[in-house]
Parts: sequence; structure tokens; C-alpha cells
Amino acid sequence: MASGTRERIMDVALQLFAERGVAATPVTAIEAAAGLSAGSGSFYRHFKDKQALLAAVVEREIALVRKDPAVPAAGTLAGQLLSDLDFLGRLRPLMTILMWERNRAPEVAEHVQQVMADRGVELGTAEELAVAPVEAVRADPQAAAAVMMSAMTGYFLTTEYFGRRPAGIDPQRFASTLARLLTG
Amino acid sequence: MASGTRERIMDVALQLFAERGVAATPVTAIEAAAGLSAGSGSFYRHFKDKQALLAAVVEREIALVRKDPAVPAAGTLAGQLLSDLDFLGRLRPLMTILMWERNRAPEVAEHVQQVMADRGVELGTAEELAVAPVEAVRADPQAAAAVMMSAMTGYFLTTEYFGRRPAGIDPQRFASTLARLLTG
DNA sequence: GTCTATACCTTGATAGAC
DNA sequence: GTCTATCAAGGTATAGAC
Repeated sequence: MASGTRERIMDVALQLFAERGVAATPVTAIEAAAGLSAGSGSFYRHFKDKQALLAAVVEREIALVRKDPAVPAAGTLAGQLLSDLDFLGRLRPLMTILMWERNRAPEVAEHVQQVMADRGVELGTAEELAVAPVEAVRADPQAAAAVMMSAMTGYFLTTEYFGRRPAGIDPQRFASTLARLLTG
Repeated sequence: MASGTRERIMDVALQLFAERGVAATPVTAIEAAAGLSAGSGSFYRHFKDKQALLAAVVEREIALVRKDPAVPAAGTLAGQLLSDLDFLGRLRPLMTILMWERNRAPEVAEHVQQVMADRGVELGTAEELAVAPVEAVRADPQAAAAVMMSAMTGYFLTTEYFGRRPAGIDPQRFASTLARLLTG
């Protein structure tokens, strides 16, 4: 169960890091949560130090998200937005850690951004907007795409970090209204 | 210069807390940044401990934001949105700290939420939406308000935390496009 | 009110027995 | 690979001189 422990350490670390931040998570707490004796250096048999663990955790999460099939472009924009919200949900622990570490480890921030860009959450669906019959969208498609992306991340972050959905609106209702605003 | 030092401590603490988090900011660093000798306990002449300082800083920021006249409701929705973005900017250090401390100090989170709600960022401007000629808005005004609020916080948070504006769109362009999407 | 000095605790990290 | 034991470093907090 050698690498079993290693995986378990990464599992609990992901959770603890996202919950309390890297700086506020002592190695001893990680050991305890992983079923090792707290204070024993057993952790160091698996990772050089906490930074190495952080890097490994981030790598693993990114790989996991990347492997996930990017959803075969649902037909409707609303459907696309819904699946994007789901995608963001899977990125959540990573985004949380990123927000904590953005100053101390900017590489991590860029890495996550890259993943999001790859997935197309940022601007990929903007193509669908090009043919929208809505006047405001035709007037400035780029700004409209920015509104779309902002609304998505805002809805997601509000839900995740402030503990409640904006105005209590559920994801379906949100996605469908956003889509209708953009495409008429 | 007794209370002068106290104020200075709060000033630098707000900055350091927002930059690196409370847990990652030792009292010694606060002392140093405030012009005191690092490691001297001079800090403790002004605050009982770091938690007390955090509470005081949050209180002071909230009071400051509250005192600020809530902008005399600009005529256009776009104008309103722009001033709301500015308001969010002033809340920024507080929101950063909140995101870090939300698990350790949920009261702080609720406190800030209350301020935002009071200001009307959340749903106050929804009234303007009631008369909008846009079909999607009339169909579900509450969801439209949620989209508006999400777009605002999303634009703000993306700018602040990911270091760049969504699609490089500036605030004016963003606000005006969002307003046009909502009101036609 | 700020300093030097210090006691204490927590955390990071290693050594060596099992 | 995990444990007990251990230490150095860093951080909290207090005491007492100035």
C-alpha cells in the first residue's frame, strides 16, 4: 500500500488546502487526515515537502479534468452553459487553491487559466453568438462574450464561496435565461 | 501618536491580510510593516491578538463603505452598473479576506453579504428590469436580475483575482453591453 | 509606547529502530 | 513504510527596562 498512501495524502490535501489554504494546513494535519501518525515524518517518505505535494495535487487535478471529455457541444446554448457550470464545479477545489496561492505561486494560476481556456469556457462558445439576432450582441460580440463568461463565473463563484445562489435561482433557470438574453 | 500607530497597524494589516491571508501573516510582519520593531511585542499594546485585529479591520472597512453615499442612482442602468463596479472595487480587500476566512469566521462572510445587499448591488436595480422590453427579462425578471448580479461579480472577481479583464473588455464597454442586453 | 529579552508552542524536517 | 524521538526555525505572547 505504498502508492496507496501517496494517493490518500493527495486526496486529503486537496480537501484541506481548499478548505483552509495551504499555509494554514500543517503537514501534521495532513498526516492525521491520511491515517498516519501526526508528527511522525511519514509524510516525507512520499513527498519532499509541502510545496511538492501542492504541485503534485494541482497536476493530478488538472490531468483529471483534462481527461474528462469536453462534452460533445450540446445543441443549445443553454445546454452548453449548463455543462460549463458543471465543468466549473469539477474545477472548484483547484480554483479555490488558486485564489489562495495566486500571489505565492503565479504559475498555478496560469496553469488553471490555460485549462479553462482549452475547455472553451472563456470564449469558445462565442461563435454561437455571432449569429444571434440580439442587437446588443451584434453591436459588440466580444463584450457580449465577456458578459456571458462573467455571468457564468460570477454565478459559480457566488454559489461556491458565498454559500448561496444569486437570488436563489437554480442552474437551469440561470442558464436558460442567460442563453435567451444572448440569443433572443 | 498612540492611536496613530493603531491606525497604521490596521492599514498594513488590511493590505497584508488581503495579499497573503491572515494565517500566512505573522504578527512580526505586521509590526515590521507598521514601522515597529519586528518581534518586539509592541503590537500587543494595541490589540489583544491577531483575531482581535482582524475583527477591528473588518469593522472599520465595513463602516467606511457604509458611510460612503450610495451614489444617487444614476439615470441609466449602464451608469448604475458602472458605479456598482466601483463600489465592488472599494469592497475588494474585504472580499478577499472574506474568501480566505469564510470557513474560520462565517460571521464575517454574512456581515459583508449584508453590506452588499444593503447597497442594492444584489437586487436593488431589479426594478429597472421590470419595465424592460426584452422578452427574456419579462419572462423571468428574477433570473434576469441573477444574471445581472452574476455578471457584475464575475467581471469584478475575474479582474481582481485572475489579473485580467474578461476578453480584455473595459468596464465601460462591459457595463453598457450588459445594460443593453437587459433593457434592449 | 517602544524597545530587548525571553519563554513557550507549533511546525518543518530528519535519524534511526522496527 | 511507519513509527518514536528529536531539533531547528518560526511564530505567539509576556515581562520589564527605558
